[in-house]
Order: sequence, then structure tokens, then C-alpha cells
Amino acid sequence: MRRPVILSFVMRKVAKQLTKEKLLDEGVALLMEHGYHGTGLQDILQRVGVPKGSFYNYFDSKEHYGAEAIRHYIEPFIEQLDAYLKRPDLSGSAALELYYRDQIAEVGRRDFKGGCLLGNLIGEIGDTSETCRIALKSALDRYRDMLAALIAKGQTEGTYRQDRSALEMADLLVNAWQGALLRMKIERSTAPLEQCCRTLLGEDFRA
Amino acid sequence: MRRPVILSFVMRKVAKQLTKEKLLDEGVALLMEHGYHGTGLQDILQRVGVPKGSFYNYFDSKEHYGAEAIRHYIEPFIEQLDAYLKRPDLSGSAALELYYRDQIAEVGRRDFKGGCLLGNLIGEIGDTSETCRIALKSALDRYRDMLAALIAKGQTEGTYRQDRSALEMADLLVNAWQGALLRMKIERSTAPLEQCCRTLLGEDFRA
DNA sequence: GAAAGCGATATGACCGGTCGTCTCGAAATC
DNA sequence: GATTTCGAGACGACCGGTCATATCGCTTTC
Repeated sequence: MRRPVILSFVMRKVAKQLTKEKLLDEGVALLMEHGYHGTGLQDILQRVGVPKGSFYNYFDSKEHYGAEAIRHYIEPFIEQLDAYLKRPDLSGSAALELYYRDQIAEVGRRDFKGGCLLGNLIGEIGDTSETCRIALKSALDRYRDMLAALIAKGQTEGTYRQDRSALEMADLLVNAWQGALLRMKIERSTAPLEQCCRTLLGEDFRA
Repeated sequence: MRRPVILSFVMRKVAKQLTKEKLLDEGVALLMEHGYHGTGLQDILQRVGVPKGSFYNYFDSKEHYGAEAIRHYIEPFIEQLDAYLKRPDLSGSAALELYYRDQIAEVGRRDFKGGCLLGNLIGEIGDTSETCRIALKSALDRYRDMLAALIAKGQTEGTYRQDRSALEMADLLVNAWQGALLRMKIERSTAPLEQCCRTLLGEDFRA
């Protein structure tokens, strides 16, 4: 009983892309809350008001949808880190501390739920869905490289130690942060995250 | 059409406990491969040859089964670390390096699949099932405490740095190791695990 | 300008399976 | 015979995925 709307070819394409993004937005939230197998297509679709039969007009399969959701999820993180990296007034170490302060505040606001979609999905389907595995690896590599760039900046500024490669330090930071996010979820506290930052950014990485 | 067998009260209880443990053993393997929501009770039951209708003779629900599987999973790790801790011929640092060398060899043998059940389940249901969350926290705390004991031993032996508490170091080790296991799954390589050990056990923890 | 025809897109009913859980009669023990 | 334990089967709900049909915007014809 919807009012019929006349849309041009171009407008229809734009509208479709818009719906697709809404599906990804809602899906990311649901995937973070209930995981891959715990999230049904129906849940996602009805949240956006898209009929069941239309799902496959937007995505090839649930698995491909998952891979797109992964790519969709990581984008804002990359952009934020990239913006920090390009700011001349912000040192590498200050940027990292600012970034993680924000992240800790954010997960606290979410009542310690969700954590990181990448970490959760790697654990759940990282070794059963090759399509998602590749998307996960690509996303995490991009993320790690952004952190490495900020660490390298901190190295040239003399804040961070230079006897270890920035990439190696970024790997440790990513790994420990992922573990700390898991700890947060079961302890229901941001303490593991704060401890992680204090130890690595505040001590071990310092020159 | 099974041949009726007369069993005493005690023997029946033992047999039941044996079946229960088999259900947990198989379940742990399946949970590691497909996650909580990806593992059906049917899969577990038919692997052990237990009829579907009998599940609730052994466990209250899938959720309680999950919590028991978590406790069942961590036990061997605790025992192995405890055995290392009690060996007088083994220094704390040597024990840790031996333990992680074994772990790396083991996951390599499993083709980088599975990782750690605790980490996987925390990510998937750590914030949706309170019952499992408590089991996960208890298991991970026990594990962390065992590592802390070994680190403390290494501290008194003079191998590890003493300007940081053993518990704090154990936290970092657990977190980084969990992250490294995730990285292993998507990189399909033990390199992240080796790097994690080299950096922490071999450098940052050293006195 | 209106009508008819066209390919592309959207959709909701429906597929075979599987999910976790429960019921209730059978079987085994005391 | 009373009590406890077990298990075959079925429950309703939901899963990811399919498909015939309906509707759409556009083009052609008059």
C-alpha cells in the first residue's frame, strides 16, 4: 500500500546504494551483538524495512554480505587514523593516545558490549569462510598499517623507541588491544583497555 | 534394540559421567571449529552416539552445556602449566618458552584452525550469555594466574624484570597471545605467535 | 499526449532443513 | 509395584535461499 514513486534511472541507482549502506550499517551492529551465525538475514532486513525476497538484489549471499560488512566496518577507523596522521599539530604519540582514549570512552558508552567486529568474526568464522577471511585480513592489515604509520611518526619525533620496527610495534599493539577487548567483555570494565594503553603506549614503546 | 545390561547404581553413574565427558570432548572440538551458534546439538550428540532426546538428561540447556565445555576445555592447560610450575629443574622462563613452543607446534598441526576456545567464545557470546561469561572469566583468570605464577618464578630467579608486577605482565601476555591467535587464523601462519613470544618473553619481560 | 509493450527490478510466499526444547511412554532399577 | 532414568519423536520457530509473479521506468507506436 505504498505510495508509488517515480524515480529516474540514476535516482534509483542512488537509492539502491543508500539502502545497501543502511543494510550494512544495521548489519554491522547486529553482527557485533550476536555474531555471524547468531544474526539472521530477517533481523537485518526488517530493521531497514527491506523485504525478505529483496536481499539477493543487494548481495550474492550471506557470506558475501559478511565480507562487505567487514569492509564497511573498518572504513571509519581508517579515516579517523588517517585524519590524525595528517594533522601537523598532532604528534604521533599524542594522536595514538587521543585515538585510544576515544575508543575506550566509546566501548564504555556501549556498556562493554560488542568489542571489535574484526576480532569477533575472526574467532567465529576466520577459519571456515575463505571469503570473509580475506576481507578480515585485508581490513586488519590496513588498520595495522595506519597504526604503524603513527608509530613511525612518533619514532622520527623521538618519542618512541627506534630499536624496533614500527610495524612490529603496531603488530604487538593490535594484538594486545584485541586481547584487551576480549578481557573487557568478560570483566565488564575498561580497565584491561586502559592497562594495555598505559603499558605499551606509555612505557614499552617510549624511547 | 540394544541388549539389556544390568548395571549397578554406581556403575551407571560412572558410565553417565563418562558419556558426559565424551559429549564435552566432542563439543569442545566442534565449538572451536564452528563457534557457539554454528554448532548444533545434533552434531555433538551423533558424534558420541547419544540420542537427541537424551541431551537433557546430561545438561540443563545448550547454554549450560557451553559453560561446562568452557570449564572442560581449560583444565588441561591449567594442569600442564601447574606441572611445569612444580618442576624444580625447570626455570620459570624456560617453562614458559617450552609451553608456548608446544602450543605453536600444536596449532600448526591443526592447520591454524580453531585457535583458543576462550577467545572465540568471548567474542561471540561473551556479552550475550551471562552464564557463559562467568565461566569464561573464571577460566581465563585461572589461566592468567598460572602464567603469573611462572612469571613470578622467573622474577625471583632474576631472569625477568622486577619493576612490574607478574600479574600485569601475565595480563599483557594473555592479551597479546589472544590477539596473535586471531592473526594466525587469518594469516594462516604461526608467525604472529612466534613474534609475540619473541617480543614479550624474549625481550620486554627480560630483566 | 495516450496506450501498449518491454526488459529490469522488486517482492512475498514458500522451499527443504535444522534449530533448541519438550512430552510421554518404555525400560531399568530398587 | 514404585521410582527413576532414558529416548523416540515431535514441537513451533527460524534458517539461508529460491522463484513465479507483480510492478516499475522507459520506449515505441499510434
